[in-house]
Amino acid sequence: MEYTVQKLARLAGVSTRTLRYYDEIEILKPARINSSGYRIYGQEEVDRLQQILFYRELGVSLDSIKNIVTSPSFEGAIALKEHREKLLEKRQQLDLLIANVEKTIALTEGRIHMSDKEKFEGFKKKMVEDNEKKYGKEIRDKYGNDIVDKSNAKFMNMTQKENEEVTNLANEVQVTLAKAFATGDPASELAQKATDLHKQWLCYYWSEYSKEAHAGLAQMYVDDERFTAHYDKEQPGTAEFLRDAILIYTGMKQ
Amino acid sequence: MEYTVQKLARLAGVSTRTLRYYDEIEILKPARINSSGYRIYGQEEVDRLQQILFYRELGVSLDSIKNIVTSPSFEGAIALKEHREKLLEKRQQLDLLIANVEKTIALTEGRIHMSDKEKFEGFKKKMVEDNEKKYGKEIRDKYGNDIVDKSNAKFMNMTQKENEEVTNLANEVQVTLAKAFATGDPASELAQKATDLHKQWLCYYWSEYSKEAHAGLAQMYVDDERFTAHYDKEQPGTAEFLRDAILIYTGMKQ
DNA sequence: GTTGACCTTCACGTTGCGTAAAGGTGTAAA
DNA sequence: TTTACACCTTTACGCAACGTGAAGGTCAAC
Repeated sequence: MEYTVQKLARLAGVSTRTLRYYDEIEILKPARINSSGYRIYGQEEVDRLQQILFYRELGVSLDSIKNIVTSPSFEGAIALKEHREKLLEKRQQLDLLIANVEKTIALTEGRIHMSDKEKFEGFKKKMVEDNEKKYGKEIRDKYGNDIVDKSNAKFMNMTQKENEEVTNLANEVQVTLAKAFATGDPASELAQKATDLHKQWLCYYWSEYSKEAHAGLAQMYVDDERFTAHYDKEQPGTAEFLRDAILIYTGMKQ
Repeated sequence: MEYTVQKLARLAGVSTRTLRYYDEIEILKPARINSSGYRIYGQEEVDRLQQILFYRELGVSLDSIKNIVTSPSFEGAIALKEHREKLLEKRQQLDLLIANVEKTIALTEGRIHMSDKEKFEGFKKKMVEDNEKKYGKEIRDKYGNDIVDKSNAKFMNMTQKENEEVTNLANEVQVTLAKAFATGDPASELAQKATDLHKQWLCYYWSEYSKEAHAGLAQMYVDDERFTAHYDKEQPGTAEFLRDAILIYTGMKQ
């Protein structure tokens, strides 16, 4: 049985372009060229194409396939094992990516609600969520679901006026914190004042304030690069400074 | 603070080419061009680049990033969710690929040992392995580990003479099977003779023959495309025909 | 004035084809 | 016999996200 490009292409389920390309890169040459310059493939080429497509499905590059199908089988095995390693690495990276994307979606989701409500800064809602995750159960156990839901509802339904107030307060925190940072001492009076303002600001979002939650948030400022970036925008190190100040403020650090 | 390409590139850990490319595709234009035609970036561009790199790390395409960083945040959220879907799909595919690659490695590994032993056809060892997997425990329970290990060892250490014998037998199977296939009846005398030859051939590899294992192998000939391809090479349908013949031979089908 | 480190704009290479464009071939119907 | 139509050929640009020169201008220091 002999095949022209299109016939072989249909048989194998690939495009004619693909076959010409495989000819070009010398991975699958036709058995012969007829008098009109047509490519003619035979049984051997069919088998070889099947092999090629098999490895292609495994995600092996054509260059590697070339080695596999032209070399003794043990070279093919080595190539395949290398390929497996690559795939496993790829999967690890992918898992990491997915985790990060999901984290970011949570964050962005918050940002949307906020832009509906006249653009708070983007990371606030995540704070509530994280707080809920970390201390939610404890607080719910202590005070019941009602009060906690009301607190979250409060956040979602802030009035315009409250929004202005909270924005001003946030600015005050920033300014005071910047000044305090210049002192270099998170235990300084200024730093503790900044921390107190931060607590007030927080209380706009949290119906229940707890030192533990406050301290937990502080640690998150340092752990999560997106929060860190926000606080370190003007002065690198500010996020860490704020954390230390909060730890002192909450008595978590002497 | 103002930056030239290289300064910004160093700050952000990317190449200058990347920055020029981002300029070209209008995803990050410099704040201004100085009198010598140099690109000058400002704080705003630094922030934007940070954002771009953040999404890039998530594996988002530059085209999508363009939408994300230039559109209101909710569009970014949609893009991110789509991206997450893509990633999840990718992971599924990847898992499938890995499984297949591993299957093939097992197969190829067999082929290596064989080419060391004067080239058996590649799929035989996999048979032993699969048989071991499916019936190994049963056989080991029945006859003890010793005899089974010896059986496998036998396969790995076939003599040259045995190899010739088995190759001839394999040819006989093929020829007889082809003739039998022409009759169209897997219960025909010829088909049953082919099956008997197949059993003899098998016994070169299996120290213990069982009807169940034989029938299991027959099903695998149909289920695994690589085996199917081997038997269907000359006449499509042969693998299935052989399976039916074996099922009848082993009494698994009346 | 001359290094040397910087900057600029082309422009080709990478992977695996898709998609024309421009033209020759083979066969069956009008 | 012409004509239509399906097939074949080569050539070549396009895709993503840059890497890697090449050829040439700029800037500060020695």
